[in-house]
This record gives sequence, structure tokens and C-alpha cells, in this order.
Amino acid sequence: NFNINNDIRSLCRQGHLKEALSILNNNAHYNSIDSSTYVSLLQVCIQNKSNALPYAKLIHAHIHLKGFMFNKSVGNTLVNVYAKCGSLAEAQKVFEKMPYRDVCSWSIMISAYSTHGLPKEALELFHQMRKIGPKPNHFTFASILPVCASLGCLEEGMQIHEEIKGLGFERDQFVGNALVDFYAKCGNLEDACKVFDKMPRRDKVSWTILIRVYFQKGCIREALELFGKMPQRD
RNA sequence: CGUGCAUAGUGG
Repeated sequence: NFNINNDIRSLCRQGHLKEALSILNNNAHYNSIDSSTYVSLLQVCIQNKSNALPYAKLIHAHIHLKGFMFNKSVGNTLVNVYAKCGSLAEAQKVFEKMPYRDVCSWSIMISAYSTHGLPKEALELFHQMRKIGPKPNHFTFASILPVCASLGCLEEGMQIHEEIKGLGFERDQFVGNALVDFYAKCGNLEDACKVFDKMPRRDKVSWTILIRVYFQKGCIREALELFGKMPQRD
């Protein structure tokens, strides 16, 4: 039983979804599959997101049957799988029916709306989270900032920035990049640079964001100059 | 009962 889980997980690690699933379907150890194994199976679906939706549904059925929806990791991963495999409707359904929605669940769903080109819905959900959900964290903020940018919500984004500062999330790489991009997309190049300059670490994404804005504005000189300062440019 | 493993975020 230890081994059946390890076997499935190792097949998952190698990306062999069908082999892993055949164990899940045929085996007498059916009752011994644990929550972490279900998560691994779902992860492989995400890796093969272009054609894994039917497999995700199959795994979902198992999970439902075994009562593993009560496991947070499993539930959250399931929402993510549906979103990533292209079924926003299913993701939504699972999200709404989950026994517990933690900050991770909310963040996944917000990001799902955003990814599917529904920023208004993403922002609405964020507002609902404010009212009835857990406190947003750095993951949530990194997901909501692009939403504010795409909706042109400069004011709200700036308020969120203040909140981020207060919580010390400005140092998070993803949040920092999202902030630079937010200001850049809102046409506030000054604040974009301010955040960029304050960053404790700048990665490829940070540089790309800023260089791109300069190009888009037609400031070729500045763009090239920045590019020249970039540490690891390839 | 204990242990190990397993879930979300930024630009193009």
C-alpha cells in the first residue's frame, strides 16, 4: 500500500499519466490511494493541459467517491486543474461546492478568471473575498494586480500597493514584478521605475517588463540603455 | 498517535 502510492507518484513524476491511471482503475489497492497521490495525478493533467480534461474528470470522480474533496490540497488542485485544462465552468463549480475555501482556493479562482480573460469577474471575486473570505496574501496580490491593470483601475491598484507595503509583500519577486507591470500598463512610468529601483532582486521578468514599456512608448534609447544594464541578457 | 510526501501567484 505504501508502494502503490509511491508507484503512482513516480509514474506521475515521469509524466506517464495513462499508466498511472490504469493502476488507479484496475487495482485492488483502489482503497489505499492517498490524497497526495491524487494531487500528483492532477498535476500531470496540468502538465498535459491541452488534452487532459477527460482524465481530470475521471480523477475527480474517484476523489468525489472517496471523500477526498475534504482535503484542502486536493480540492484546490482540482479547481486549478479545471481552470488550466480549459473548463472554467467546472473550476467554478468545484470552488463553490468546496467544504473549505482557504486563501489558496480564492487565489486560484481569481487567477482562473483572469487567465480566461474575465478580469471583471476576477475583481468581483476579489471584492467578495474581502467581505467574506480570508485575508489576501502575496499570491492573491500577484494575481489581482494584472487584473487592475487590464481594467485600468489605477486607484484601486494603488490602494492595494499601499496594503502590500504594509504587509511587507513588496519584496516578493512576483508581487514586485506585478507592481512594475501594473504601473507600466497604467502609463505611470515614474512609479513603475520607483518600484523597479527599490526591488531587492530583479529577475528576467522585471527587466523585460520595463524594457518593453520603453519600446512601446517609442523610447528606443532608454530601452536599449536598460537592456545594456541587464545582468544576464541572452 | 507520530512521520514522510502532495495544492495557488508576475511580463512577453
